Amino acid sequence: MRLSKRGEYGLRAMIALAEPSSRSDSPAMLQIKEISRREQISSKFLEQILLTLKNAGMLHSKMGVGGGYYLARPASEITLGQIFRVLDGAVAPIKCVSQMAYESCGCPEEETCGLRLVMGDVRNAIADILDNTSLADVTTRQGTLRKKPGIN
Amino acid sequence: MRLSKRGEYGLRAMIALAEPSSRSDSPAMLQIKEISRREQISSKFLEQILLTLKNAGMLHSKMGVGGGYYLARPASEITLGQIFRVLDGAVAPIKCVSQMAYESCGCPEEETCGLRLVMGDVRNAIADILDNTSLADVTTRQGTLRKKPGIN
DNA sequence: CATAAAGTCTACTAGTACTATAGACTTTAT
DNA sequence: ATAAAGTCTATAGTACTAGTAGACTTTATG
Repeated sequence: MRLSKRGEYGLRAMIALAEPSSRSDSPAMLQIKEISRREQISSKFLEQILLTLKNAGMLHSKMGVGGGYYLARPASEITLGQIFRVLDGAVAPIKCVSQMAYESCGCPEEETCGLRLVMGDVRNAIADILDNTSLADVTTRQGTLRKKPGIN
Repeated sequence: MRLSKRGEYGLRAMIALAEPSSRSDSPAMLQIKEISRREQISSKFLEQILLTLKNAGMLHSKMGVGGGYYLARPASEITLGQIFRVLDGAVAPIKCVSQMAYESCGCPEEETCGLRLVMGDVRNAIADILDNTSLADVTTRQGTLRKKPGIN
């Protein structure tokens, strides 16, 4: 049940890119070096991560002098779940309850398998949080993250 | 965010041991071979897992002819969370929100770190399910697993 | 147009964790 | 005495993680 460093760094970088820029204009553009310095991440490792995120369509980039990365969509439309899945794969703890990478666990009756039912609940609980938290949610107010009332 | 095979097999084995025995008397005793056959698990691998669980105080065993493993406590008093932690370690996706293996993530302000807050919610959501689901909950009724109303 | 600043892309590597497998040993019932 | 069971430790192959390295492309600008 863990978030890999790749996933952690990717999420941190995306959050940094979602932070409202010091100057007025919205889609902040940051360079790899700037992010790696701020977040204390190996810039070569971060480079790979940002490239992956770019190829997944979540980031745009500008090459050359004065270049950098910026979000492909508004921060309110990018969820942590999307980012997580690109970098760390399925949210589900076990394949047989995965929405994006289902695979049978080989147990005789999947429908009534107790372990599967519980792990399905775990998957849903995680996905509920990650898919309902956008980058904007993270940056604007760190306390009222959850949208659904009652799940705090 | 995944359950290792070790964790999966351990949970399956504990659930099998929690199943009300065909004959009347309660604490079912099963042999490694029997469980490994039923659940299609390498018996040598399962052996290690059960031993770990035994050394953690969750199982008792009887050596020699007619021996086997049985639950150390009633199925209603053993939670999936306890089993998971023995076999797979902390529930938290990231160290800085772990209750059992806390470690600073090194970010300047942990208290207001957005990522940390979200991951804390994830940790709590997972722990809520795993710590409130006992082996008895899994075996008696596979549908109404959750105790807390509203979190389904 | 030369240069430097930026991203792009691919390959490689050390370490660690996962998933077992092997085999010698101990205990116990019969 | 024997066979059925658990105990314990070591080892090994594989995959994944977390980086490192270096050559390449694009772009602004002096």
